[in-house]
This record gives sequence, structure tokens and C-alpha cells, in this order.
Amino acid sequence: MDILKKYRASGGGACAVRNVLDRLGDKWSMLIILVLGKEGTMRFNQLHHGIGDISQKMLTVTLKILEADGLVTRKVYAEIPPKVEYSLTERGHSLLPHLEGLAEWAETHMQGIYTSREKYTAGV
Amino acid sequence: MDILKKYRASGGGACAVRNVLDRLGDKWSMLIILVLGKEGTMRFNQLHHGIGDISQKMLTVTLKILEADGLVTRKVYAEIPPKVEYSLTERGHSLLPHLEGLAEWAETHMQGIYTSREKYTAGV
DNA sequence: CCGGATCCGTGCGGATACTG
DNA sequence: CAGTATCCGCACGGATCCGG
Repeated sequence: MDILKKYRASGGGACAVRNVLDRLGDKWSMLIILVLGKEGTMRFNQLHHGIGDISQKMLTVTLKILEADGLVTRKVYAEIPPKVEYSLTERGHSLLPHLEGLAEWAETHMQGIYTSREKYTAGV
Repeated sequence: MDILKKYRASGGGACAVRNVLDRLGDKWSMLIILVLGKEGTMRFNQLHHGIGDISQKMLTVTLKILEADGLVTRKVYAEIPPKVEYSLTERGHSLLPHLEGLAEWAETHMQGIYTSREKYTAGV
């Protein structure tokens, strides 16, 4: 019961691990990082179109958060029409393998998970 | 732009990776798996007290989901008072290292992330 | 002790319209 | 092209009460 302290609130503030994990837990962060990791540098609409079913708003918001956290860089070109490029920072890249590991795990086990879910709901 | 297909909706259904990742992205799943991974088998109130700031409802609900996905097992003892033990399945254990990797990453980089956030908000 | 059931607030995230 | 601004629904999640 000692190791748990790492995952608990520490002195009025929230737990560090949970703060970070909660951020990644929002709907799009992981996905954007994964995509940027694969494709390297991308423009706004490339991401927008590439991901497909993300709204402009959420893409903007999420990118801002990731930028604030120092996970992606935002490069603006003073042109008409505007051009903005996003790419992963070094910190972002350091996170990438973990997310890819997770994605890989998901791919590997999703079939079993689906089967489990069906069995479970059938049991109810 | 080909690799992206893995992360996109595939034929009317949702993307597999995203389905699974979204599940883990809810507020407590990762944490519960991490805790169960560290402590091994735990009773309901052990988890409840161990995590601290999770409500009974969310603990119950999340455990059910994890059970449905075949990530945790639920063992009920026919006693008075009742006793229920939770532990990770093999599938749950296979996920564990990835989450621990993530947690470790979070611990390592959180300080830098906090600094980045402050700089960012200060810039605004 | 372990939950199920219910009520309810908050905020995430979508849709739309508008700007530089 | 790359956002910003606004409105709003909905479901996530908390609090509370009840049941086996």
C-alpha cells in the first residue's frame, strides 16, 4: 500500500502521473501525436483531413494544449494564404514509442476484447 | 498518408485502435490497472480506499467495463459480509508494461511539462 | 461489504458561422 | 488556409440513498 502513493494526490495538488495521463486521455491527443509521429511535419488541414472525423475546434484546441505542454511545435509562415506546420518536439518523440506500444497492443488484443464484450453482454 | 488508415474509421465501424484507446482514456481505467498490477489481488474497498478520490459508482462501473473487456477478473466469495476480489487477467497483465511505460514517462517529463505550461500561459 | 438505482451538475466536444 | 467565437447537447462522473 506504499507504492500507491505515487498515484495519489500529493499534498493538496493532484498527482503528477494522473495529471499527465488525464491530458493524454482526452479524445484526440494520443491520436494526433501518433499521426504526427508517423507523418512527421504536417499542415493544419493535412491533420484535419488525415484524421477525418475531428472537428476544427477540437483539432485547434488539442494542438494548443500539446503545444503548451511542449509536445508539438507550431511553425507559422507569413504567407497568403497562411501556412502552419506542426511537428513533434523532442519530448513528443520521447512519448511516441509508448503510445505506439499501446496502439500495437490494442491492435493485437482488440479481437479478443470484442469477443469478451459480446460474451459479457450475452451473459447479462 | 497511407499509414493513417490504421487510425481511421474502417467501413462504417469505428477504428479498432481508437475504440480501445478511448476506453483506456476514461478517467480511471489506466489507474485501476496500474494499481492492480502493483498490488496484485485486491478487494473492492482496498481499491476504493487505495485510490482515494474515486467514487464508489465510478469504481464499480469502471471495474465492470474492465471485466467485460477481459482485463480484470472478479471473484465473489459467498460470505457474510460479502467479499469480492479483483485481479488482472493475462490480457490485463499484457497491457501493464505499456501503461507503466507511460507512467514512467509521465514522471520523467512532468517537470518539464509544467515549466512549458507556465511559459506558455505567461506568453499569452 | 459490495454494490445497484437514481438524480443532477459540469464540461467536453460537435456544429455552425464568421475573420485575417 | 487557418483559425476564432458562440451556442448547445449529451454523457461522464459525483453525491446520495437504498438493497442483499
